[in-house]
Amino acid sequence: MIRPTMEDVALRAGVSRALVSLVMRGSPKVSELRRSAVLKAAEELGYSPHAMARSLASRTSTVLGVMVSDLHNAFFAEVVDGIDEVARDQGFDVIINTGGRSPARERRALESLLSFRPAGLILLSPVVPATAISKAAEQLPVVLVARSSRVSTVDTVNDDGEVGARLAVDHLVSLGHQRIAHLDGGEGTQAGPRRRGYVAAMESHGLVPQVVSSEYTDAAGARAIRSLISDRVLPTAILSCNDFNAVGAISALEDAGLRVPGDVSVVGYDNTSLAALRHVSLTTIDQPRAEFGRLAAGALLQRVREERTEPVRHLLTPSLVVRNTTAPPATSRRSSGSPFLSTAGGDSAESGSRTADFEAKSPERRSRDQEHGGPR
Amino acid sequence: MIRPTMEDVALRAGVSRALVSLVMRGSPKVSELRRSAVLKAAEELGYSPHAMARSLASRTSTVLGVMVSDLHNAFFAEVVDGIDEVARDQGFDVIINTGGRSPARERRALESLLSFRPAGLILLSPVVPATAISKAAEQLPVVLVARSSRVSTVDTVNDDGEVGARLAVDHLVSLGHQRIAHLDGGEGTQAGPRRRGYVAAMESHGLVPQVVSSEYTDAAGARAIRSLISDRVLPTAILSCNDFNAVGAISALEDAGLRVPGDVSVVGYDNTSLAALRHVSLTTIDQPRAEFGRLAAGALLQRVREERTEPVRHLLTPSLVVRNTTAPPATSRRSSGSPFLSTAGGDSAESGSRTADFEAKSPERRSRDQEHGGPR
DNA sequence: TTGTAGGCGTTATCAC
DNA sequence: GTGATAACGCCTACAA
Repeated sequence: MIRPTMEDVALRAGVSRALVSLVMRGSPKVSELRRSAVLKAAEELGYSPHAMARSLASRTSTVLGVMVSDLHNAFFAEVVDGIDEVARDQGFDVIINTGGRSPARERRALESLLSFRPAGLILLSPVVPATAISKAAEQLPVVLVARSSRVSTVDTVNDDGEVGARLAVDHLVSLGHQRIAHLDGGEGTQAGPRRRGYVAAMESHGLVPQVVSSEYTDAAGARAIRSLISDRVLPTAILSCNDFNAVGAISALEDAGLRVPGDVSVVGYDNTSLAALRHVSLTTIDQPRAEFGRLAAGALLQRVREERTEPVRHLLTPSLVVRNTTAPPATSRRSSGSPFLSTAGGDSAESGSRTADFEAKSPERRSRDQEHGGPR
Repeated sequence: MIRPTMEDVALRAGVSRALVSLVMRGSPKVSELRRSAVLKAAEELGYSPHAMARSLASRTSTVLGVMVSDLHNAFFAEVVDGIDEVARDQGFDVIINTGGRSPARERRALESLLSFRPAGLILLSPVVPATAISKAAEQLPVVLVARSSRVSTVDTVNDDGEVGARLAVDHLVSLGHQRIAHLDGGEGTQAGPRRRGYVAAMESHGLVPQVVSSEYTDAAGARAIRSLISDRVLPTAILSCNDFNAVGAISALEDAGLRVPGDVSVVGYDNTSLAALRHVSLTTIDQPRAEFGRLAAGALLQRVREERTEPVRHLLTPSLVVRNTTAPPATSRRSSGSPFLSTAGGDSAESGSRTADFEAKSPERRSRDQEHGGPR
């Protein structure tokens, strides 16, 4: 249980401590002979440099701290991938920490991260108060992902939720839908822009917005649909606030004997791995998550290197991923027509059942399937 | 961008560095007057102790390193929750690192973690060679989760995959199934025990095992089903190696016009949040994930405190979660009977459609729904 | 190319 | 209670 130090390595390799230090830092001014001797000794001893001592002595850090508000959400995993990629590339190590969506825990996580004196901090969708963030930003560069800030020392990376919602509405309208409801994300992150984008897009098409209060869970999506059905105001298309909500909505629709997309089209938001599952095959809005991570890490490293002092506000454009939960609205009353729908006439057969559409899936999906199968 | 030190705090509070140190460590032998003065100065300066310097000087660490092989998998997030809970409770900080399922990256992640000289290490389903693990174990306590080891200095926490598979088989048999196939996880973690448990359970029931080569992805599950169908050897029930695979299997079955569970029952493994989604509502085997984390952290801290030197091998018992993808087999030929099934006679209507079963869901599901809706 | 002195922020061990 | 002083493991000069 003893961790070897430079001294041990130096002794074993028959050189001085200083030389070991040079080798460890990859200095070119070391003879090949000694270098390999040192490396060999280090390997045999299982030695690796003591990051803390190193950073203490050099007054620099090669560590990037990342606070993930919710590890359960695969969204963040992909952002971390992007961060990791850039960081590794530039010789930085990443340490992660989670706040469990609780402000108190998150605060503690932040403290903990700060106590390592990392070169910089990336906060993924933090829920701590803005003051805690700007306080941290006084000590080191901070980048926020999926949360905005007005602090000039803090950089931000976000998706343009208004554009995303508009993409979804445009898609549905182009399919012929007119009655499109939005299941709203309430207080959730990014719910605001998505709602605003939806309303604006509807109005620009001369359509009447129908915002239904909901939440970012599948249970909430199902509840919202049930209330629409019982109120007899079910539209022909649904734009959910996120994928979870959309999946819940689909379940409730199917429970009610309605077909998706035959009777009702559904669009999600986020393009989580869930949406890509063939069993779900959800039309949704994709956010360039890995790109979020790359941009965040890039921005942070610029600050770390003091290459920039002006704040940068990345606003990434989401994109539409069409899968099998959207189709033109039923244009005529079906033989097994639902009493909930007000669209008149036509045969819904032309819109196809979901399984019939199945083979039309995009190649993109297959790759995502692979990607998320995971080791379990 | 300047981080205050103890010196700064001492100066501002008008005391010595040593006293600040005492206050920071919560020593009782400091007058209330000075204590509050120090705390106030620290607060004003935004000072927090330098973890690395502290650990360097004290030759101890309050940091637990956690290497997560795959952040995308929510399975690990719940294990981390358990770890976090125990660690926080006992005054330890957790830093996380990810290996991205690549041995090379994982190795680097391990190195990086080690460079912080944490008090101990928890490896979640690592894919690095055993030698790398035992090497690390020479330097600090190491606990493995979801991976076994014969090294006596390493503790392990696993689920009993044999028991889990048996639970699934028993459930299916009790419903009346006789022809039950296992979609195998191949090289994947834990695939071995699950397969063995399946085979043993089948044989103990006097049934013939049918192991189908597959993988831990939904695409693989679908492929396996399609091959079973084209070979005309589709059984009445499927035990998948994990939930992803099961969902893929269900899709392929539905694509082929078969109903789940009307025509074929499907059981997953892991009880991921995916399984709990009402749209999926998958009967599956649950592993006590948070408990994994708690036990792992507990075992690690015992080693850290040198309370134990004998290895501990936790083998947790999984449990069956019955949802809506399992039902008795069709006992008679249906009017719309499938040509793939060999079971004779009966009307499958009695087993009910999935949506009809829907309301019978367990309360457990609802809580999981909430839990995983997340902030997106 | 190699070795030596100092210092990084903190803790621990002493005297006061 | 409080304040000096020597580590801790390493890096950055600087000298040899």
